[in-house]
Parts: sequence; C-alpha cells; structure tokens
Amino acid sequence: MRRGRVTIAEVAERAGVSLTTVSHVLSARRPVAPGTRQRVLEIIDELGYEPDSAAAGLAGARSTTIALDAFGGTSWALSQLVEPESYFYIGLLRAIEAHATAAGYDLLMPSRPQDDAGGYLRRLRSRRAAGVVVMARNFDDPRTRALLEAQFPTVFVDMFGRGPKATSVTSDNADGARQATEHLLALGHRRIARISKAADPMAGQGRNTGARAALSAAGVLEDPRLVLEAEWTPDAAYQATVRLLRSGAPFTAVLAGSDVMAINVIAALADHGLRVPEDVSVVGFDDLQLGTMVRPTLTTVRQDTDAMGAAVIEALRRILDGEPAPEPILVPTALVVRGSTAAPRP
Amino acid sequence: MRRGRVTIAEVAERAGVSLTTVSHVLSARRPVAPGTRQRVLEIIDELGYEPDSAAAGLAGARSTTIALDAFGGTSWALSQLVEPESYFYIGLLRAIEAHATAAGYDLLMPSRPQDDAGGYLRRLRSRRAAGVVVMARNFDDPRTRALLEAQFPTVFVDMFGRGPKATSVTSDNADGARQATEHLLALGHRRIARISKAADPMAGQGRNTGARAALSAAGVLEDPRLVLEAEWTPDAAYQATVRLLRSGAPFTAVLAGSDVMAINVIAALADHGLRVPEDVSVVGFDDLQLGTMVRPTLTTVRQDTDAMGAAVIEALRRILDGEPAPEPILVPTALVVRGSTAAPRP
DNA sequence: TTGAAAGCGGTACCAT
DNA sequence: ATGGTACCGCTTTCAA
Repeated sequence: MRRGRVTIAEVAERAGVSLTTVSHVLSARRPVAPGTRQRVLEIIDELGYEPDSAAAGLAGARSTTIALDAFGGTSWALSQLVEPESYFYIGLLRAIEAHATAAGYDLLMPSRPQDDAGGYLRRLRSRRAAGVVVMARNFDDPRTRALLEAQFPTVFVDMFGRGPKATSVTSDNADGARQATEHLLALGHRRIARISKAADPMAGQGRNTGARAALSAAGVLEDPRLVLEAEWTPDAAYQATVRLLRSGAPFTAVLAGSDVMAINVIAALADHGLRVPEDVSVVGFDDLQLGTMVRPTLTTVRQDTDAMGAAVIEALRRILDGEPAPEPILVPTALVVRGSTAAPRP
Repeated sequence: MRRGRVTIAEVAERAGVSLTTVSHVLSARRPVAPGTRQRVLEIIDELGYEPDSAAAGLAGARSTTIALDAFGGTSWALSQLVEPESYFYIGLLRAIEAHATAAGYDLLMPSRPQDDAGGYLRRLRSRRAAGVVVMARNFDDPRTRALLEAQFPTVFVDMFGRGPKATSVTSDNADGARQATEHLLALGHRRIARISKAADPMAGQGRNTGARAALSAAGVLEDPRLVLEAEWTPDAAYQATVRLLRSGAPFTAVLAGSDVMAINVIAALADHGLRVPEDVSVVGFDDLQLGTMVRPTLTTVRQDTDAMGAAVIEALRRILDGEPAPEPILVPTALVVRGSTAAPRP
C-alpha cells in the first residue's frame, strides 16, 4: 500500500544505491561519484521527493530555522503588527524575511503565547531553532537575559544586546534626528517641539540625543515646554500635540518620533485650525510609504530596512558558522524632504 | 551525559512508570489511573518537559498545524503585507491568528518560494499541515485547484471556494457597498463616481454590484465616465482620480474600493484644489485605523475581521473533525460615518 | 491499567 | 566512494 510520502528509501531503491548515499547527495556532506549523484537527482525529481525536515531534525541535522520574535505582545509578532504604530516593523520583518530565505534559512514565528524565560528557551530548542532574531521595544524582558545567559545565537534588532553569541542591529537614530533638526534649523526654525518616547532605549533616546545635539550646536536653547513625552501610538501623539497647544508655548515646528506619530500630530494641528507646513512644520521618522499618501506629504528620516535586514541575517550567519559575534551594527539613516516642512512665517 | 532536552523517557523513569504511560497522560488517548496521572504531571512540571512536536509528528500524531497562505506574492504572505494596499489583510491575519491559537492550532507561514501545484501540496504534507487557510486576490492560481482536487482541508478567505473539504469566508461586500451608496444618496448625491477594481471576483465585483444596485434602486442613471477601473494600489487610485478629473464629467462623490484607495483619492483631489468633504465626498472600504488618523477622517464600510477570523477557524475545525464542510460564509459589513462625507454643494 | 517493541524518515558513525 | 546500522523522541499496536 502506497503511503502519501515519498521517502529516501524509495529513492534509494529506485536508484539502486544505499539510503546512505541518497542522504549524502542531498546534504553534500561527503563526496558522491558524479554518475551516482546524477542518477539519484533524477529519481528524486521524477518521484517528487521532498525531504521531511522534522525527521531530519530529529536525526540531528543542522537546523536552518531561525525564530523571529517580538517580545511585548500577548501572542506572536503578528498581533502587534496590526497596530499602525508597528507599520515600520512590517517593513523590517519583510526585509529580514527576504534576506533569510535568500540565505537558505527558514523562518519560524512562534505562535503560542510566550511564557517565562526558561520555557521560552526550551521551546526554542524544542523547535530546533538554530538562532533567533528579536525585534523589541520591551527591553527588560527576562527572555532577553535568558538568551544572553544561555549564549543562544541571537541578533537583536532596534534594541541593544551583546554577548559571545549575540549582537544587535539598529538604525543610526541619533544621526537621523540630527539631520532632521538641522533641516528645520536651516529653514529658519528656532522653536522646535519634540513629541516622542524619549524614554525608550534605542529609538527614543537616540533620536532625542541627536536632536538635542543639533540644537545645542546651533546655540538654540531648549524650552522644556516643547519637549513632550508620548507613547508611539497614534492617540498618544495626538494627545501630546493637544497638550503642547494648550501649554501656550510658541513653536513653529515639531519633530515627531515616527511617521505615524507625525500624521497624528498633523491631524491634531488641523483640528485646531493650524495648517502644515504654512503654520507649523512637521518631520516624521521611518519613511513609511504612508508618508507619500497623505497631504501634505511627510518630510521624514528614512530607515533603511533592507540594509537592516541584510545586516541581521549576515550577523546571524556568522554566529551560526562559529565566527565571533560581530560588533553591534549601526545602519545609516537619511533625511527625505517632502511637503510637511517649510520656512516659518516671518 | 546530560543532553539539553528533557525527554519522555526521563519523565517516565523519574515517575517510575513506562514511557507508554507518560505518552498517554499527555495525549489522553487512553485512560490512566488518577494517581499515576498526577505523579507524571508533577514530574513533567518539575523537569520542565516540553514535547518535541517534530518527533510526535514523525511518529504519527495528529497534526494541529494550520498553514496560512496568500498566493500571488513572490514569497510568503509577509512580503505582500508590507504594501499599504494590504494593510487590511494584516488585521485579518491577526484575527485568524488569535482564533487559531485560542483553538489550539499552531500557525505555519510557509517561507520558501511557492512552487507548482504538485510541489505545493507535497510541501504542505511534508510539513504536516492539517489544513490550510488561503487568503488571496489571485484566483486562478493552480494551487487553488490542486487543493480542491486533492480534497485538502481548506478555508478560502476573501475569495470563493467550495468542495467536500473546502469552503470560504467573505465579507458581505455587496451589502457594504449598498449601504455606502445609500448613505451618499441620502445626503443628496446623484453623481457618484466609483474607483475600484471591479474586475476582481469577490471584493471587487461584490462592491460594484452592491453600489450599482443601490443606484438603480434610487433611479439614478449611471454615467460610464464615472466608473473607473483601478488596481488596489495607492498609485492606481491616485491616477484614476486624475483621469476622472480630466474627463470633465461632473461628480460630487467618490466610492473608493478601499480605505487606502480613498486616502489617495483624497490626496489627488487635494492636489487639484478640491476639498473633502466640502467639494467632494469620499467613502472608503475596510475601516482601517488609518481612517481615523487622516484629516478628514474617513467615512467607510467596516469589515469585521474578528468575525471573519472566527468563522475561518470554526469552519476549518469542523472540516478537520470530519464534519461536512460548511456552506460558504458571508460576514456582515457596516457603514461607519465619519468626516469625509457631507451633503453636496447646493 | 500498564508495558514492550516496532516503527516514523533521516543522519552520522563505523566499516568496507 | 559506498553500505550498514544505531539511534533521535514519540505514538501506537499488541500483550499482559
């Protein structure tokens, strides 16, 4: 009785070689005579043989699976991506996916609710993940420490992490914010508000630092009323803008923490009768395609998701190949000038 | 030498029972004495035992893995979701994920490039997928037919499909479009343009049909110049709006095929000096959160992604449990009135 | 109610 | 260059 699956044994029989040989033409882990190899390959093609990765894993094959995680949600990454404030991560995820598959890795997105640190590691091993890519905004998650302590091959994205088998990839947030700020300064703005989550380690702090550096380099004194702390969400950005307006502190430009925040800053300004860029200039961060769809189009700082994805996979490949984990990588950012910025009213 | 994994054998030894028994307390496929059961469970907890699903699958356990696919892209679903025109699908995906995990299923998103129909099915079996959920805009994909012919348990979302082991879940697109059109008619609009991909089987045709029905029910004659065909992309919507404006045909409202299209219709109108809703009313479709972020906020038709996700998983569960596949399911839609619609200028 | 043993589809070590 | 075979961790008859 013919079962559904074609097995390596069938291939071996039809090719008149041993099961061992078939295994080796697939894995190329030891030389096989060209003729034999050729014949086996033909049979494989003819039978439509497909290796059973589960069985291979069980038997001890080297895993090519990379787990992709984003701590902080209730379930897997997808749950979080649905929120507009995570649209940037979708692009990043896509870049990671593209480079991972190009490098021959399979991607695994754990679906069951994450548990404690120990359970998390066990599950990773249980699923035979060779390494893990962690995208996070939640930095003090115990799982982060668990990965580091266990020396599990890890690349952190958009957050810092370093260990013998771990490194991180982040955008040059500070430089991006610096460029954005200098752009506003060059246009003649001096009263520049900032609405962002400066408390967040990488993206928040970095952007905050860059903006502040540019301001002080230009000799502009900071008005504390212009520095607003807000979560990354649309609502928070909107509310922070309302607070800014109510404070009565004069301002001619706003540096938003992200494109999504910028769009909501603009919405709040519009709801209060202020036009962008005529009355106020607004700069975002990320360069989502969304920024070209809205009116005015968004001046923003581009994060190079493709370069980030490439760096992530390259770093992980090295770690998995036994090379020492590379130093944390900083990916350049670039200012993109569009329609939401202009010179302030004289 | 202690290996990393805790195996069922260790649990058995520590509990003083056979390996078989442990297996059965886990699978509950045969009765186990309460006392024994209790003890085994304790040991499992103490050792932090985690079953190896790969091994279980190999040995013939019933799979609880559901594959999630979206034909049409170059790689897996994620690649397509990055485009704004797919933002709706992200929400849908999230709902499916939530209901799938709640029902105890694991989700698998195939990552390697899809191949021919035969290879696709083989891979599904090779990965031990119990069933598959297909979200698609590409209807004549050979894999669709392959799934149907092989009677592989399948639920199609946002597209039609029917077989002994297959059914489909879609929004009531026609009714949604009808509601949107009646809303515009009630406001006093008579010259209503439509910009959508009416050629697409479910979402396109359905919405088109509903709109047309409402118009003819109101005795409004259709001006063919007001019916524009456009892809779902931001660019296409923008260009179609430009064509509409250039045609010189008068209109006071636009029914867009989706929220993303609506946003770009509004952008195009703005670029031509027309304001929404003062000069033109615009209605979207989907009810993305995005619609509350832009100004004006978007009047739209809500698709109930949560209900869709629930229906998908429930249908699949039935099929997997051996019940006959349910009839195709139509999920109700609802009009959401916001700021992009108003009475036409007198 | 519980055990023992035969695989599931591969890989890798040890031979030849 | 190629075979033989002992597992990998678990499920499932078949027996007791």
